[in-house]
Order: sequence, then C-alpha cells, then structure tokens
Amino acid sequence: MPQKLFNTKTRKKEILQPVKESAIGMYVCGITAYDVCHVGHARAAVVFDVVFRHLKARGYNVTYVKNFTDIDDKIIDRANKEGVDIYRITERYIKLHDEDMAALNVLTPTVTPRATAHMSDMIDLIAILEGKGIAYAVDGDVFFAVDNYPAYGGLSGRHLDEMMAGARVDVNDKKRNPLDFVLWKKSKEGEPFWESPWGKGRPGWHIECSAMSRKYLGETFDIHGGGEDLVFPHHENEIAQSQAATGKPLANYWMHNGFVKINAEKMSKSLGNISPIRDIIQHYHPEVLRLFILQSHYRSPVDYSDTAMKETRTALIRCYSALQLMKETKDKLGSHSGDSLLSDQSGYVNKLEELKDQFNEALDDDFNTAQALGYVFETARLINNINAVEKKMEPVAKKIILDTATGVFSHFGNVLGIFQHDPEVFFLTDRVIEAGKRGLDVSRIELMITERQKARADKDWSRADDIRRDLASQGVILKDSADHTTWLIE
RNA sequence: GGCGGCAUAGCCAAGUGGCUAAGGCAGCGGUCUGCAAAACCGUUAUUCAUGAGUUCGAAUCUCAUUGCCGCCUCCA
Repeated sequence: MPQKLFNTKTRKKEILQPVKESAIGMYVCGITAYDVCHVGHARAAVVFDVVFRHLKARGYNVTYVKNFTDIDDKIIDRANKEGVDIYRITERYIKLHDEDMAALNVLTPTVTPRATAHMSDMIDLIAILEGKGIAYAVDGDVFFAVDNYPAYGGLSGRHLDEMMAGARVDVNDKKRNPLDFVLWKKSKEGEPFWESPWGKGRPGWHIECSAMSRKYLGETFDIHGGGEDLVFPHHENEIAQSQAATGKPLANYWMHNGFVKINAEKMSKSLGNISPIRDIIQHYHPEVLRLFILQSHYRSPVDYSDTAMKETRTALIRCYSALQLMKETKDKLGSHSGDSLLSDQSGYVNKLEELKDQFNEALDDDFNTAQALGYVFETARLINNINAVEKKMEPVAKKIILDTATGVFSHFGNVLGIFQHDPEVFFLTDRVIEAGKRGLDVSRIELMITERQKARADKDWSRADDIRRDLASQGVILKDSADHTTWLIE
C-alpha cells in the first residue's frame, strides 16, 4: 500500500511520490524561543515525530529539519523586560524545549537549525528577490511585493482582491501594497542587528524557513509541516518568497496539524489556560499525553481536559497490563527452544502478523494513528485472551506466540513512541505521580500492604479486608496474586 | 465581510459508496478469585444533526436547514 497524505495545497489525500526515490525531505516549523512549550507544541511535535518514525519504518531515508526561531519581536521584548540579551532568552527556552521533547520521547530531528546562524543564507535569498524586482527596499526595510507574484494565496485559497477588502490595513507608509510583508527589518536603536546590503537590521519572520529549508533540503523537497495556524500567512509567504526566487515548487506536500483546545475553549494567554508540557507531565506520565494526542486524527481539533487525560491513562494502563502479563508468562515458560508450531496455534501467529500489517496500513493512510491504535488495543486483547484461554498449550508453541506478540507490540511502540518502558517501571512511575497528586505517602501504603500480607498468610480475611477498604478509601487499589500484592491508584 | 472545517452510542473517537458502523472510557451480566482488583467472555448505535435528492446501494456524494468551531493580527 503506498503512503498517502492529505495535502493542504490541494485539499486532497494524495499518494506520496518523493523527489528522490526512497528518500524524504521534511521541514517542520519549530518554536519561537521566548517561552516554555505548551500542549499545542506537544501535539505538533508528537504528530510529526510519528510521521518521521513511520516513514523511517517504511524504509525511507528521512531528512527531518525542524528550526528554532531565535530572533523575533517577542524574544526582544522578553529580553528587554529581563534586561538581558536575546541569547540568554533563546538559550534558556531552547534548552527547556529540548527537555520537554526528550520527556515526550520525541526523536531529535536530523537538523535543528537556528535562524541567527543562517543570516547570510537569508540575505542571499532576499538579494535574489530584490534582483528579480520582486522585493523592494525602502529606507533600510525590504518588502516582498505580493503584486509581483501572481500565484500569491495559492496555499490558503485566498485571493489578493478578497484579502484587500477585509484586510486590517497595516499602517505602514513604506509598503506599496498593505499585504506586502517584510523580508528584512531595519533595526531600531538598541535592538540586535546584523549587517546587510540594506544596512543594519534583522530578518522578517518567514524568510528563515525559506533560507534554511533551501540550504538543508534543496529548492524543492517533499513535506512541509506545521500547525494549521501557520497556513496563512507564514507558509503562504514562505511559498511566495521561495518560489519567486527559484521558480520551483517549495514543497510538494503540505501537512498541517489541528489545534488543541483546553476544556472546550481556545487556548490563549488572555484566558490564562495555557498548559505547559512541563506542568502536564507532573500530573501524568508523558506517554499518557502522547497517547492522548495520537488517539485523534492529526487534522482534527482535540480538546484537552483532565477527564480526557484520566481516561487515556486508564487506556495506557490497559496496554501495560497486557505487556506485564505477557512478560510474566514468558518468564514462567523459561527457555524452551524449538520452532515446532502446531497448526491450530499458528493461527495466533498469523493473526498477530495481520494486526501488525493493519497497523502499518492505517499509518500509510494519512498517518491515521487513531485507527492504528484500534489495532494496538485489539492486539492487547488478543494477548490477554491467549493468556487466559490457552492454559494447557505446549510451552514451545506458547513461547513462539508470545515472542511474536512481543515483536509486534514492540513495533507499535517504536512507531508511536509509546510503550517504551518496562511495565514494572511504568507502574512505579505512575504510582509516584498519582500518589504525589493526592498527597499520599508511598512508604506508608507499602507498610500497610505488608501488614495485610501477614493477615492474609494467617487467613485473617477480615483484617485483610479492613486494610484493603482503608486503602481503597484513599484511592489505592490492591491486586493480590498467590505470593505478593501489587497496587495502583485509581 | 472573505476563506475553511466539524456534527457518528452516556463520553471520547475511527470509518468518506457495498462484508456484522473499529477502538478507548463508562455501564450491565457471567467466568476467575477467600473476597476483591486485573483479565477473559457476552452485552450497550437497525443507525451516523435535520429535511430532500442522486444511486441497484450512502454515515459516506449533491442541495437546503440547524448548531458548533477555526483562520483572515503574533500563535503549534
């Protein structure tokens, strides 16, 4: 099955045909480094991380470029407020970004370029545009003349005349057309600046992506991604700049992820409902956030809420429970070797392989992680079913089946970037997080469990049940097995 | 004003012309268990906002109606 993806430019699902066979160049707009990353950044990062992982798993040699915008008005504002230079700000927030991404198990892109390290590339590009008469310089500023680029508006489906009608006209006497956008901005007194043919200044917002994608991926590459808010004006302007300069398409496929709402409201600073990643992972295992993001299709809006995260946590626990059970069963089976498989049991192996194929095909179809997760949960059920039903199966046959299941689940986890922990470690982390949220004392809980174990050994059921009821009232759920008791916070 | 999107069970969410409408959460019945929890088995939408149309056949296509939402200004 060929890879399909929804192309914002054509508003259709298309078959991915790379510029270079079996290689993919992908550029995703990263963050402006002036504040900590929030759940919306997490979504974009996780979505394109899965695109990156799946394409690699399908055998493509992917070059993934994700930039840092490290020169911008907001950065300058922040630096002024703190009385430091902009590098103090950008270094801080890039570092925090990297920590958040690592916590979310987002793979580091192939290249993570910064705007300020590519000044000459940007200046070269602007000079080309000026040379072609598409850009014009006025008193130290350089603007892109939208009237000189007839295809303007092609990505976002807008027409110049319509935009003119509804435009909030930017008060700027220097512009020939109010929709012209700045390529190079003359620096004001005290602002950071770089030398250029137009004097001291700094780049406009859009030009860095045009310059850096050109440098690392060439004039035409395969996939350009970002949040849906970037369609206009950012990506529209990138296309205008790059294509006016090169005469070639910038990217063949444009992918945009949907927004994250918070409790059904738009996330915004004025509502004060921005959820930073580092706050969320204090309250939930990072894989819960990842799973939450991947449970919806990447183009749909999602509604982040505590209720939704609780439900997702339960779903993740379900998967880890299956993994743990599988691991325990395998340990008990020991090291039986051999490859004999009875025909009635090979059905399980075939079913597992089929689920793996279905999972891959779901991702081939516009990275449908929600559908792919349906197969993940079916696999978890199948594993549990085998463990529950096949008590008398030949150990050799069972081991082959469970080894297959382990491999299949490992594939799911590697592509989605979840199930990356030993189940014991996952449950331990989860207990610590949940106990912390409720102010429960883990060591005290474990003392009570030890005491209850003594009571159970003495068959003092009423004492054992009293302790369990006491713990249950604090949300602690016990799970007894023959020789020990594990626990979980509901 | 312009452009675009969405509406599927109690909740979340796949499915965009034809097998029994995935999956998760919640609920109910059963098995297992000292009792539980987890797990397993069964069950929970004759129907996909409403109305009309196209078609042998529609949740899926067309039109209309209603209701939400996003972008057009910095934003993942």
